[in-house]
Amino acid sequence: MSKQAGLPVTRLPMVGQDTVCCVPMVREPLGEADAAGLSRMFKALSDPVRLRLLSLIASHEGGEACVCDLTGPFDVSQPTISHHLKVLREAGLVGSERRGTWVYYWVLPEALAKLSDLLRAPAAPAEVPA
Amino acid sequence: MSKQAGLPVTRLPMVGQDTVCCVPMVREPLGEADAAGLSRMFKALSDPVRLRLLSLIASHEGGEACVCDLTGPFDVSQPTISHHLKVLREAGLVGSERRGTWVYYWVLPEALAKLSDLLRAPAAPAEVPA
DNA sequence: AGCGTGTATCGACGGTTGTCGATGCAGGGG
DNA sequence: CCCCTGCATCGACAACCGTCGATACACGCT
Repeated sequence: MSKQAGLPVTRLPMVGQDTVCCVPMVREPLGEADAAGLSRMFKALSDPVRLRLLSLIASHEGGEACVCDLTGPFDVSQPTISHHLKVLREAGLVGSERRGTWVYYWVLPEALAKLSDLLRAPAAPAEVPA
Repeated sequence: MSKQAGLPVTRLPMVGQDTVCCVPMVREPLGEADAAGLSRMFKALSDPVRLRLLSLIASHEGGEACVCDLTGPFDVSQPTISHHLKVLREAGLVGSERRGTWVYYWVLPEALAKLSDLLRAPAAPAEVPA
């Protein structure tokens, strides 16, 4: 327990937000450092509750939602929701801010776009090796 | 165990390959079932070794690579590589086939495209709530 | 100041995951 | 036929993760 100053709020260290940008991973091999950073973001997406949380936040009116809007639709406890939100925040996928009594979360579109571009595939299997 | 018939080869059960297709998760909330299936795919991407494996396979000449090409670049043992390839295969991200002595792996572009589309964000933060 | 509500943190517990060495199986070559 | 190589599986172990109840903290209100 080292940090307890209310809330880290908004900008966090993020992971590898600037290590790799838009090069699809299907074109050239990922470096170890890039893979480490990216895997942390994908790990944040590897839980069904977090996936639904993210989608719920993003599709919420105004592009943001307070925690009170997010605890309802799930069967898990409020501390668990809070934990998942923290994971999403530390992965650089969402931002957060306290406004009065409530804490609001929103999606960071750059992060999603980065992952989306990375996974972008030639779609058409027009390779046909030999 | 239960299955040991050489190799499952090529088509596996996959996860939720057909549950959701192209709707970005930022537009409407994900259902529980969709989230469960998708989280399994993201979980397969949540390890740096698997991420590099996938990228190595995809960017390999001809779009495929044999395991012998994949064990070299990593510090982990061959059984571990084999384990990671199995995870990728069961997540529906890669296909595999035995050809003589060697086993080849290739990326399934539809799977990557599906995830890429899902993560596709409006990019422009033109929301500005209230 | 005191209280009530909203949210984060703590500590614990069980299940899952990544890793290894040892072993098993498949196929090609002497 | 036997061995050698390539790859998968097994069993074990430590580390990590999701979850909970209890508790602490931050604010607004009265």
